[in-house]
Amino acid sequence: MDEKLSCFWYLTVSYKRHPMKPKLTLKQIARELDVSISTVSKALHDSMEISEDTRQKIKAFAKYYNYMPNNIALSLKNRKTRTIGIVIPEIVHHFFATVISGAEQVANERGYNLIICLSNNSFDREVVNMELLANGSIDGFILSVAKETQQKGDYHHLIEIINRGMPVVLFDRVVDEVNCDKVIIDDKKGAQKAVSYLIGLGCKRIALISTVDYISVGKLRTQGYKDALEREQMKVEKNLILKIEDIENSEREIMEFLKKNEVDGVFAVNEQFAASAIKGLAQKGLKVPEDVSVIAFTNGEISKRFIPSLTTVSQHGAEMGAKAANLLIDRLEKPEEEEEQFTTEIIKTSLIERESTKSKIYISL
Amino acid sequence: MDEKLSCFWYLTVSYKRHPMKPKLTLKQIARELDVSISTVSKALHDSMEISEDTRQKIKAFAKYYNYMPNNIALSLKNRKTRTIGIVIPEIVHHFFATVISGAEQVANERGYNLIICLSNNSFDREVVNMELLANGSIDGFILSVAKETQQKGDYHHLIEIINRGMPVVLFDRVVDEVNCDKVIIDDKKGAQKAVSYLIGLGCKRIALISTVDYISVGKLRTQGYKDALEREQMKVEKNLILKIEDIENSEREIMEFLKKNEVDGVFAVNEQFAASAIKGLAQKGLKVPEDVSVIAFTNGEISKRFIPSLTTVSQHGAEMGAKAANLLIDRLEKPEEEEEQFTTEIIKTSLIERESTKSKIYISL
DNA sequence: CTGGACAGCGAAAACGTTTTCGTGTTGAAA
DNA sequence: TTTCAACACGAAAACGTTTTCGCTGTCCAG
Repeated sequence: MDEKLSCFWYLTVSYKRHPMKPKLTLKQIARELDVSISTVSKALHDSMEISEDTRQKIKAFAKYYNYMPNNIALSLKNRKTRTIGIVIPEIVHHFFATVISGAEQVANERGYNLIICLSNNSFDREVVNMELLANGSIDGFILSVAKETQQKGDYHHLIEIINRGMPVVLFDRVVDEVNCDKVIIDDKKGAQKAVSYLIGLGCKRIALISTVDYISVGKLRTQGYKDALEREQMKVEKNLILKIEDIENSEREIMEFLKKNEVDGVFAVNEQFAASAIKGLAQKGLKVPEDVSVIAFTNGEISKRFIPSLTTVSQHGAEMGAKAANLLIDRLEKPEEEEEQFTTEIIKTSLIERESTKSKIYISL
Repeated sequence: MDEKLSCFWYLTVSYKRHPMKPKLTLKQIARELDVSISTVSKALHDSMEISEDTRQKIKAFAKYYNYMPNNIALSLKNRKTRTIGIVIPEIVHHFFATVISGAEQVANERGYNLIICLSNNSFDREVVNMELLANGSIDGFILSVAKETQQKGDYHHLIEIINRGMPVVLFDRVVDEVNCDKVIIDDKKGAQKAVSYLIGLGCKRIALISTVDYISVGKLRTQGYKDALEREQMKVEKNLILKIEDIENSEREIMEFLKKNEVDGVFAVNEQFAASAIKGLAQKGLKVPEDVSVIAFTNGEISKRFIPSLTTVSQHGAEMGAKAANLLIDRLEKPEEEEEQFTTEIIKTSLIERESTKSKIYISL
């Protein structure tokens, strides 16, 4: 491919057959058309410097051979990659998948690519992966911190990267210690709404099935649960609150929990817990929603298809992803100016009423 | 940042405060230490050309300021990005999420990154996104073709890209017209196993709830269903087969279908359909598994949590993703030699027995 | 002394772009 | 005829690496 290509067909052939990829480059076009590289570049950018003739010739050639500029070279030159890194704890997870989906759509529309990294909830992998990406591969991060990271409370890697000048947008599992743009849902208020709704239905003994407290969202939802109860002058009973560490064994824990406690309402921080709760209740001979009303966070696949379908607090993950992407790209494209002012966007939750909740208050006719 | 940095602390400060990212580069180290760029590069690579003294000095400096080479520059030089592009129809989808998860793990272990693109089942987006990535951003593709693409039967973009020398691995929704490595599950055999299992339980009238035929996997699973019946000399009844186009309205379709037909077994090509089927059966007063046994493809979140939990054909998505990534990376790192021999790996399905199936054959004591 | 071996380092090309700053050739105005 | 702008184009630097090659000096064997 280094000899001068004597005519069109030669290029076509070698272009198609060669096992290696002799991607068409400016240099090759230049050599072929007996002009300089600069001329080719300018012509393809419709520069007025180049005569109409030459421009047409070059553009025709480029089009014919489907020339496309090399992204890596562009990235090096512009010192931007038009790629954003998204780091999440797991991907086999309805909520995170929707977030990615939303972020990808926005990124795509605005001409960016998404490179994903899974931290698998491990601190080390989060650190290593970010360090790797931060070295030129991407222009900015969208991130939800790993469980282990929240547990450790060590956010040096984030702060480091931000200090180096790389924009970061945190979402969902955010941390106060880090100063950057954030997108969250109002977990507290969402939980509050849900529990208030249960109270409104006439529930007197509402169980909370949550995760351990070092997960920020678990903590916040727990707070919302308590707030709702207190607002109605209802007591928060410790034994009506179950905190689950290991999601794998959650079913058994939930079953035992329900065996020991009488409840007429359940608020679960995710679909899985809600499903297990309903199963547990069924074993006790309790029906949902007739005997017990159940609400779950996360409006996922289970909620829609379960029997009964689940009333849920929808987190609008796609919206979060979209918002996060927009925030990041806005900052990337902002012309490097005034004091950075960080914003925290709150995505509203909405209560989606389905079959798992039913009023206990019978209005006499 | 362009003046010579007079001492260490100066660099630290400007390094931390500057809004732009003055990433430490070989050139800066060279200037600072009064050596040439080549010397720095060699020293950091522990080249024997450089004296022990200079090497130590340079390495100390680099370590102190946390020098890391710029990935983009490396990519340009090596003409490899160590990044692989994965294109899937959707991500809010349990199976695809597991595939990504498996691929990411392997990629990570072998030092590669994953850049994701969603085709949203659209032909155009598939083409455009691939075209974009193919221009230097990635070293190879992992892809499951969009629904619309399969419907159209137009695979020029794939063939083009492969001809240009970029390795592609297709998974799940593969196409015969394209010559490359592939990873599939044996949809036909998986379906066959499931239906045979139903037959073994004593089911006489087994319904199939599938997707339209242009989706390769739908077609194959339908084939497996028929094969299983024929093998047992059972008739394939057209009206026991439901093909669903629009997954959004699937529930209604399934309900009506079940109203019209008497069945004692259901084989659904995904969890959602199975769940809807059970709902429909319940409305007819039929219980699962007592009256009807149900098996679904896709061993997802719904199957595990549903009541009754679903007997499923597990597709081992993570394994597929891992295999695909390994195939791709193997090819990328193979030293450019002999005739390319493409392989098609088959990931075995396994039948996971849960509560939605039960034998109808009562063994007399 | 001379010659070569060798150690230690730097210059420069290359990867594929974009962009600035020439430079040579016109045609027309002075 | 000179001068000057406009026009059309090319050379070269830059982005940050790696790597080949060449250069200098030192030391030792002949």
